[in-house]
Amino acid sequence: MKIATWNVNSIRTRQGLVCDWLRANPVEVLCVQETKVIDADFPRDPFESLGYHLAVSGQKSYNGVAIFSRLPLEEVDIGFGALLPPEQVGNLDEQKRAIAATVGGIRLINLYVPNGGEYNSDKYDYKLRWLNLLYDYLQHTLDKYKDLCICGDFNIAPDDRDIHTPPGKTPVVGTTAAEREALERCLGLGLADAFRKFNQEDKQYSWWDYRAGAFPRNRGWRIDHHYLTPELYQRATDCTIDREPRQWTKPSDHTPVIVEWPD
DNA sequence: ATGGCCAAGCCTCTTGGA
Repeated sequence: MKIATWNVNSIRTRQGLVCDWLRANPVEVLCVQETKVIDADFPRDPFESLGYHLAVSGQKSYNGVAIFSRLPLEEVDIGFGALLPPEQVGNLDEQKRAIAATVGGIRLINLYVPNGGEYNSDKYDYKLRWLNLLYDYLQHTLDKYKDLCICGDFNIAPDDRDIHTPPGKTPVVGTTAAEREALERCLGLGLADAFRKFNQEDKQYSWWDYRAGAFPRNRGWRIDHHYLTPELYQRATDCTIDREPRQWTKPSDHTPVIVEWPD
C-alpha cells in the first residue's frame, strides 16, 4: 500500500506528467494539491482510465485539492465545515484546501495549507487561523477514526534542516516559530512525520523554486509531508521523495512524496 | 552580491506561489 502526495501546480497543465508518473508508480492513492480548476472542468478521464476513483474540491485559478484512489473512496468530506459548525469555520472554507475520505480503512486527509504571504500580513494571519482550525478539525476526526494519514503541502519546513538556507534574524514565512508551533500543536494530538522515521538527513527537499537554478543547485524546502497516527506510523516500511518528475519538461515546482506499508 | 520562474485570467499586466 502506497500513499503519495504531490502539489501539481495546475492539474490541467500537469495532467500528462501526472499520468506518466502514475503509470510508472501505480500507487494506491495519490493526493494532489493546487489543482487550480473548478470541479466541472477537472480532467477526470485520464485518471479514471488508469483505474482511479476521484474525489475533487477545487475553485477557479487558485488552490484546489483532489484524491485519486484505486479502491473506492468512502465518506468523502469537503472542507472543515464537514465536521465543524459554520460559526467556527468562518471564512476558512472559502479557499478549497481540505478534502478527506476513507480508503481501505484509513482515514485520509489531503491538505493544501495556505502559503502565508509576507510575515505578519493578512495572509500570514489567515495561515495561522487556518492551522488553529485544523487542530479542531483533527481533534474531531480523531474522535471518529483511529488510523489517520494526513498529507499534503503544508507550506511549513518543520525544522531548519528542511530548508537549504536556515533563516537568520529576519523571519521567513514557512519557518517562523508561530507556524511551527501551530503545526506541532496539531501533531501533539498523536501524529508523527513519516519521512523522519526513515531519514534523518538534511537537504531532503520536496519543493524547489522555479527561479535561480534552485533544483540543480538543490536549494529547496521540505514542505510536503505525511503525518500518521501511531499504529500506521509503526507499520510504515518506507517514505521517500521521488525527485525524478521535478527534472521533467514543464514540471511542477513540487515533487511526489510516497509513504509505504506492507500489502 | 543579486536575481534569475511559472500558471491563470480575459489577458500584453496582475495576482499568487513559498
